[in-house]
Amino acid sequence: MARPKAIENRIELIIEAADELFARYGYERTSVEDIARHLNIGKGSIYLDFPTKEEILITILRRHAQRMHEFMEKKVESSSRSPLKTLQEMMEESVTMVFDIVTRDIHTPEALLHTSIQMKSRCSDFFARKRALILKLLVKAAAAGEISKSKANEDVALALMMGTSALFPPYYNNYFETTSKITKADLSKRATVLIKTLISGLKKADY
Amino acid sequence: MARPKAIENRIELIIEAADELFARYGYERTSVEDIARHLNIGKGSIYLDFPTKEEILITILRRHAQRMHEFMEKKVESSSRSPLKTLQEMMEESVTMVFDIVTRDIHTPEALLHTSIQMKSRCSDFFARKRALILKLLVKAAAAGEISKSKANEDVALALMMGTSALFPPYYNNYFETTSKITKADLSKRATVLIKTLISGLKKADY
DNA sequence: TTATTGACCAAAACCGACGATTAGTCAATA
DNA sequence: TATTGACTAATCGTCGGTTTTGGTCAATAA
Repeated sequence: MARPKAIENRIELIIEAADELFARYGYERTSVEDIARHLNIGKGSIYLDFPTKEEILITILRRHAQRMHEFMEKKVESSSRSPLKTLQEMMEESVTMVFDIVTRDIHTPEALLHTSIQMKSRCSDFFARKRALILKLLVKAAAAGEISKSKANEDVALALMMGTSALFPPYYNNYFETTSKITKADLSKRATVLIKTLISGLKKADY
Repeated sequence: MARPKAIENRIELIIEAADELFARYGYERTSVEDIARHLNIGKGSIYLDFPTKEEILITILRRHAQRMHEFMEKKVESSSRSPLKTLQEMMEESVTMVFDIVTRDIHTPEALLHTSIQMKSRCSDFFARKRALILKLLVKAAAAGEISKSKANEDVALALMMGTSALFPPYYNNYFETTSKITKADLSKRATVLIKTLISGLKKADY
């Protein structure tokens, strides 16, 4: 007689517990045993579902990225405004959204997705999908006659992401003389001016 | 009878020697005594001219920044093209210029100005002056009727610097899925698309 | 028979003391 | 009075010993 599973949705429980503990104590400072203890299961059980500790984190991050992307996608789908206006809104919104996530609690796994270079590269399709979303809006805008067709391509989408990358963590300072942390109001204002200029630049006739 | 100075232009000599040694061995790995030995003077003499070792480095960096700025300024002054076109050229050129400096030899003090966050903030007026130069061209462009007057201001100048900051070291990747180092050709291409979009965005009517 | 466990292992992290290096000082010297 | 180099205090890197912890697997429980 086969032994029945004691815990049904163990994977989910592990992710949930890890998410909470990582957020509270940080990834490095919570051990796999901590997670197991928190769930009253053996440490070995965790390794039945995840090959490594890091994989737990990656899974959490991917889910967060997925949620964030779905949110943006839904927003884009449901928008009745002009494609270009929607693009502008989407870009501005993602700036403040990420800022909020990062400033709320830097230790949270969600914040890690935006602050850790390594995690970024492990979840790199997050950027690829964002770029795809931008491209989609560019194509729409071209179809609507808002921009020239020649601008609805990968290169322009990438340029938009590069151009706005200074608006995301780690908020690298290649342009400003202060070292102090940027405030939300300030970031928001800068984002508006920059994104407007970029969007406006798309509208022009072909170069 | 006062003792006559043994070395006339000691400050210059120290800067010269430090520049060479820093470039060869790196700032950390060359001691003040190395510099003194290289010039056959006592270590104490160096502290007659410079309060700290770091101040020697800062002096070198400031000079480099000064040279670089003068080069840009001259270029801008002598350009007979339209102010906006000149701005575009200047921005594109500074991208490749910095790339060359950084890739030639990462240990060189000149490279440090562009790669070390700390050094950047110590030479922060480098960025302020670049921004001033951009603003100057914006004002010119407005006077020439190329852009609206309302866009010839500090905020727009800052937006341009933020928008292009991804084109400078440390080449932070908030937009791309590869982790590999960027090539000059690729950087150059990305710079062109991005800067053209930004410049084009300025031309548009008021937002 | 199979899901689960926790003792076990090796490797990495941590610690703290010791020794070496070096930025910066200052009384002695030219 | 310009210059020096021995001196000091603090930092840095090293190294052994100790602890922690990610990951394994034979034993156990159902």
